[in-house]
Amino acid sequence: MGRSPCCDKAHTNKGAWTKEEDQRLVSYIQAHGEGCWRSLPKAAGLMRCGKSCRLRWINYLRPDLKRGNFTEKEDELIIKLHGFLGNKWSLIAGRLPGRTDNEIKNYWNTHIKRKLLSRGIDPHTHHPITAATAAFLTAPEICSAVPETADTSDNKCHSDSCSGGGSPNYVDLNLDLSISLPYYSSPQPSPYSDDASTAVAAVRAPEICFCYRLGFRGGDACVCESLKEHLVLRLAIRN
DNA sequence: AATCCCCGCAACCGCCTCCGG
DNA sequence: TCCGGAGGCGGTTGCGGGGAT
Repeated sequence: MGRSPCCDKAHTNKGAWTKEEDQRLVSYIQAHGEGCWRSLPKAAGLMRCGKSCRLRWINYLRPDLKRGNFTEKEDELIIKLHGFLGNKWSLIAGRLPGRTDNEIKNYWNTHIKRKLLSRGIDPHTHHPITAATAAFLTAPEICSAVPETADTSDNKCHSDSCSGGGSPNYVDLNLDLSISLPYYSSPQPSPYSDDASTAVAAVRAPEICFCYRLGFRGGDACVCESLKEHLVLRLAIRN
């Protein structure tokens, strides 16, 4: 037993959309608005999956889409927002009018990553690439195999599939997952100044105390008030 | 002129979250 | 409170166009 498919795959078109399909979708949405995507294809006379219709509309047919190259200003805003939000493309797209999450994701992967690397910045962490990081990133293979024996004392990989043949197992990498409040030893200039600050400010209200989300009650152990200036402590939810 | 290769983008897939019954 | 349906999201794939050889 499993999840029921979102559509009958045997009777749906796949691949590139034709002009006629686009026209059908546009005229249907203009007449009826965005509604139930699952029933839309049938109602619009399209042999498409509802998800496919939604994607086509959002990423390509929507009238408010901005077409054309990204501006330098948009580039910088994306970089700043990515540093703050990570791969939350839909949130980033929400701050760039006329741009879609898919478009930004593609643009990130094809242009901005390269741009940051050329600046010597790690596109994942947004920190300068150190020699060690560079060596790590450029390593031809990184062994991800789980050691077959419990003996990890020598910090070597014993997997046959590992071509490293006992190469160092990157023992310096701490892969423990933890959640903690960000901490600055001294006030720092916000990296989200200028455009990004206005963008972030725009998504600030209503604010949610992160301590509360972690289970504290009534402000117990909550330090948000005293650290109000630290933007990253307070997460905001878009409406 | 033909072929190959790389890059960019549109679209798909599968998982997650939300919401209503 | 649980469950299932629907929408949403991020990662990945594959095709087409354009440049290089």
